[in-house]
Amino acid sequence: MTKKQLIMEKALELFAKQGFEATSVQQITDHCGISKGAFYLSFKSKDELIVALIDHFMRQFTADIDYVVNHEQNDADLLYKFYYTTFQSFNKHSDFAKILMKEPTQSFNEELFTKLHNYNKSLEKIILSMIDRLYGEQANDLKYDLAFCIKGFMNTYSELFLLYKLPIDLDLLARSLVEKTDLLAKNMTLSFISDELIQMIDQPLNEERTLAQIVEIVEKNIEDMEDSIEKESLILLKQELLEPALHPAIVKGLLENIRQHPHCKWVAYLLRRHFGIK
Amino acid sequence: MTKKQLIMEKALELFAKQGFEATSVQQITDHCGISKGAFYLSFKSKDELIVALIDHFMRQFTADIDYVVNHEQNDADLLYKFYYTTFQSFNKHSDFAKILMKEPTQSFNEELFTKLHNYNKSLEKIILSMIDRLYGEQANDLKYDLAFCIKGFMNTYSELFLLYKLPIDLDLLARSLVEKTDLLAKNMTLSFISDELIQMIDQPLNEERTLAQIVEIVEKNIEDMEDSIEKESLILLKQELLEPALHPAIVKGLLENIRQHPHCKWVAYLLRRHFGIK
DNA sequence: CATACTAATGACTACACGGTCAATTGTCAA
DNA sequence: TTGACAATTGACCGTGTAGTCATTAGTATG
Repeated sequence: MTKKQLIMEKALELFAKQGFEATSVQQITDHCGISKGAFYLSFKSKDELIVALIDHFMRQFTADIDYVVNHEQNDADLLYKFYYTTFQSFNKHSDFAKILMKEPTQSFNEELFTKLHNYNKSLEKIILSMIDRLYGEQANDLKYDLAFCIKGFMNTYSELFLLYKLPIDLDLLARSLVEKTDLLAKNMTLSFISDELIQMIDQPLNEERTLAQIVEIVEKNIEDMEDSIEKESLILLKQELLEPALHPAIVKGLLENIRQHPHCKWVAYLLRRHFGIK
Repeated sequence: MTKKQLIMEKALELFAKQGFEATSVQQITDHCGISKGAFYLSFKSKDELIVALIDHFMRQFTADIDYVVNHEQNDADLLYKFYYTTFQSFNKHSDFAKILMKEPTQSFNEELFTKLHNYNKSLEKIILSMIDRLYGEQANDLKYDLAFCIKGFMNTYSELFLLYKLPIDLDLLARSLVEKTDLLAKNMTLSFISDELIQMIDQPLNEERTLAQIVEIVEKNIEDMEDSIEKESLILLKQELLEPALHPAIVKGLLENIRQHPHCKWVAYLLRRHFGIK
C-alpha cells in the first residue's frame, strides 16, 4: 500500500467520526503512525486530501452503478440490481457514505461543490436512463420526479445503517424499494419537476470532457499502477484513444480487463462512455 | 429586539452559509456590529448559541406541524396541509432548514445529537399519527415505511429550493407529494421497517443495557425458539455472556448463525454491540 | 567504506480560535 | 455636576491549527 493510500484510509475513518473541519492533520498523521512532514510529501494540503477522497470513492461508486445498470439484460431485475448494488456499496464504504450524506456541502469551496454536483448529475443521468428504459414514454413527464423519489429513498433508507449501524437485510430492502418505485412509475399523474426546473439547476455547471482531458486522466492512472494485465490494457486503450484502430470487440475486452481493478473503475466508466460501449 | 435575538438572527445567516464550525464568534459579532465581550453577555458560549437556535426553530416547526395535523378536520385535506405547511415553513426559515439538512449531526456533542434525535422522533410521531388516522389498519405493517418515504420526499424535494434557491409552486408540490404518498399507502405490500428495527434505532440513545438485562432478553428469546442450530448458538452465546471463554472468531461465528433468524435480529444486534463485534 | 541521493522527521512559524476581564463608556438618580 | 452602577469594549491569554524546512535516517551505488 502506498503512503497516499494509507493516509486516505486512515483519514477517512477520522473524517467519518468527526467531519472534515474537526479533524486535524496532526490527528491524521498520528493515526497513520507517520510524521506531519510525511503527510505533506503525499498531499499538498488538507484540501487536496479531501478532494482525493471524494474523487476516489465517487468514481468507484458511479462506475459500479453504471456498470450494473448497463449490463443487466433483464428489465425485471434492473431496479432490484440497482438498489441492491447501491446499498451494498454504501454499506461497504460506509465511512465515506456517512461523510457524503452529512457534510455541509455548501460550506465547501467552489471547486468541491461543483465536483459533488457533477457526480450527483452523473448519478441522476444513470437513474434517468434506467427510468427511460423501464418505463419509457409512459413516464416521460414524470421521469424527473421519479428520479427524485429514487434519490429520496436512497437517502432516507441509507440513514438506517449509516447513522445507527443496524444489520440490514439488503435483499428485502431492495425488493421493497423496487415495489415502491414501480408503484409510483405506473400510477403517478402529477409532475412537479419539469425540464425547465432541471435546466435552471444545471445552468451554471455544464461540462463535457474533451478527448484531451480523458487522455490525461488515463495517463495519470497508468502512472499509479503496478505492472499487470490491467496496466497493459490501459496502455492499449490510451493508444486507441489517440488513434482508433482496434475492433470494438477488442476494445470491449480491454475494458472488461480493467473493470474490476479498484483504481480503474472511474477510467473504465469514462472510456465506456467515450467509445460508446455498454 | 433584544441583543439575544439580534445575535441569533445574524449568526443564523452566517451558519447557513458556512456551517457551525467554520463560523467564528468574531465573525458573528462583526456582523452584529457589537464587540466580542457583548456576545458573552448574552450567551455563555458558542455552543449555547447553537443550542438556542436549534431549540427556537425546532420548537416552532414541530408546533406548527403538530397544530396543522391536529386541527385539520377534513381527512381529504390532511396530507396536503401537512406538506404545504412543512415546505412553507422550510421556505420561511430556509437558513435554518439548510443547517438542519446538511450539518453533520454525528460530529456534534452528545447533548445536541440527542436533542436533534428527539425532535426527529417528535416529527416521526406526528407523521405516524397522521398515517394512522388516514390509513389505519390498512397500512399498519407499512406505517414506518410510509413515514420514511414521507421524510424522504421532504428531504429530497426541499433541496430544490434550499440548495438552488428556485421559485417553487408550493401548491403543486404539495399535491404531487400527496398523490405519491397516497399511492404508496394504498398499494404497498412489502414492509421493510419493522417495530423491531425502530426499537433498535431508539436503543443506543437510552442507557446502555446491563449484562443482566441482556442475559434476560437472551433467555426469553431462547424460550420462544424451537430446537435448532440457532437455538444452540444462542445458548452458547448466553454462557459466553456469563463466563467469557470462547475465541472471538467462535463468538462471531455463533452470531452469524443467528443473524438471519427472524426472531433473533434484535438479540443478535444487542450481542454484537456487547461483544464489540461488527 | 564512502558517496549521493531520497524519505522522513518534528520543532518551528504565523495565525485564528474561543473565551476572559480590567478598563472604558453610558445612564440616571441625587 | 457628581457619583454609583450597569453596559460594553477590545487587548489579551492559552490553545490548537495548517503548513514549512533545516536536519537526520535510511538506502542504493560505485
